[in-house]
Amino acid sequence: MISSSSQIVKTKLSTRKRLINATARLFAQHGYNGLTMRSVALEANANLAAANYHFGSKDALVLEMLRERIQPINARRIELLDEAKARNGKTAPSAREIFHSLIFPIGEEIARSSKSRWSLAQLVARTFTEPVSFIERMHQRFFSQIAKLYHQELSLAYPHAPPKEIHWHLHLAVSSMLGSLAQHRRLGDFTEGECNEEEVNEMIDRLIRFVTHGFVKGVNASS
Amino acid sequence: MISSSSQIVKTKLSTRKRLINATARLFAQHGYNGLTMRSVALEANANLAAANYHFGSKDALVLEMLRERIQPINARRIELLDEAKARNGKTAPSAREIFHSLIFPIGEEIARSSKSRWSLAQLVARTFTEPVSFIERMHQRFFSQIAKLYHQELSLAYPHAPPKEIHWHLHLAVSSMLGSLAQHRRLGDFTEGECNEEEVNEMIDRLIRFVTHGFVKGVNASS
DNA sequence: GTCTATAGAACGATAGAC
DNA sequence: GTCTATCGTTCTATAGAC
Repeated sequence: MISSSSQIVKTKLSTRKRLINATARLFAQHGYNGLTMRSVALEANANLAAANYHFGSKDALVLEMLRERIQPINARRIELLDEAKARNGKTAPSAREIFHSLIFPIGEEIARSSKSRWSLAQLVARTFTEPVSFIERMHQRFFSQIAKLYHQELSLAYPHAPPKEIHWHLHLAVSSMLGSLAQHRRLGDFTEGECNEEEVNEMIDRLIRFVTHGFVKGVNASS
Repeated sequence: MISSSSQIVKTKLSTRKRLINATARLFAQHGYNGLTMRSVALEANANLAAANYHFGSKDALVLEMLRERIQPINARRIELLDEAKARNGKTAPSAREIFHSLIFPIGEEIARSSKSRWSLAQLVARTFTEPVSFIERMHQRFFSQIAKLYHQELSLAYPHAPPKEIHWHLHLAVSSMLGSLAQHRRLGDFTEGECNEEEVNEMIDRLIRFVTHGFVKGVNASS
C-alpha cells in the first residue's frame, strides 16, 4: 500500500477538479475544436451531463481552465520582476533578469506538474495559436497589461533604444518563448535523440539566454 | 472593365485549385479540426460533393494543400543555401547567411501571395502546432531531412561547438521562427499600433537577425 | 465534373429519474 | 451531484441524376 496516500489524493479530487485537469490535457493536445465534452468526461472518469452541470457549456469549461492555469503564472512573473527591481535598487534590472522573470515561472509550473509534464507548455503555446474568438478576448484580459509592464521595464533598462525597437524585440522574444514551448516536445525527434526533452531547467535556461541575446544585440544595434 | 483580366484569372482557376486555396486559408485560420468540407466548398464557390470528388477525403485534401505550399519553400531554401556555399568557396557560410536561406523564402512567399498576405505565416506555424497524426508524418517527410542539412551546415560554420549545442540552438532558432510567424498577426495589438505588421521585409529581416544573435552567442558561450 | 439528396456518425446540451 | 436517455444540429462521405 505504498501509493495509498497518492491514491487517496487522486480519488479525493472533486469531479470538478478532475474535469478541469482533463480539459487542460485534451485542450493542449487537440485544441479547442478537437476537444469534445464526451472526451473530457471520459478522461476525467465523469459523466457527460456532469460536465455540463458544473460549467454550463464547453466554452465556459475551457475558459475556467485557462483562468486557473494562467493566473498563477502571471502572479509569479510580477513577483520575480519586483524582486529583481528591489535587488537592483535605483538602477534598472538587466534584460537577462527581466526575461528570467517572464520565462522562469513557466519552468517552475512545468516542473511542478509531475503528470504529463509538457502539457502546460503545449497549453500555453496553444492559447496563442487558437483563433477562437473567446481566446482572443482571453489574451486581451490576461496578457495585454503584463505586456505593457514588460515594455515599460525594458524601456527603463534600455533608455537609448527607440520605443519601437523595444516593442519589436519584445514581440520577437515573446514569440520565441511561445514557439519554443510549443515545439519542445519535438526536441528529441528534431535532434535525433541527442537532446533530452525531460530536462526542464536546461530548456528554460537556454531559452532565457537565447531571447536575451536576440533582444540585447537587436536593440543595441538600433540605438 | 478595369479588373477584367484579374477576374478572368480568378474565374479561370480550376475548381481543384480554388478548393486548394480555400483549404489553405481556412486551415490557417481554424486548424484541421475547425476546417469543414462544407466551409471549404463555400469559400471556393464549389460544391461539397465536388470537393470529395477531387480529393476523396478531408485528410487527402489538407495533405495535398500542405504539399503544394511547403515544397516550393523548401526548394528555395536549398537554392539559397547552395548560393551561399558557392559564394564562400572553401570557407563555410556564416550563421547569418545560413539562417537567411532558412527564413527568407517564407518572406518571399508571403510577399508573393497578395491576397490575405499572412495566411501563409499562420499556415506554416500551424503545421507545427496541430497534433493530428498525419501532420506529424508530414513533418517527418518534409522537414526531417532539411533539418539534418542545416545541422550539418552549422556544424561546419562552428567546428568548435559541441554538436549537441548546435542541435539545441538550431531547435531554438527554428522554434523562434515558427513562433514569430504564428504570432505576427498580433504585432499591431501587442505593440499598441506602434509596429506595422504589413511590412513583410522588416519582419523577416529582424527575425533573421534575432535568431542569428541568439544562436551565435549561445554556441560561442559553450565552446 | 458538378449537382441534389441523404445516409450514418458525432457533436453540445438538456430533461428527468435517483 | 450524478446518472440514462434523447433532442436537434452538424459533420464526412456517398449514391445517383444530369
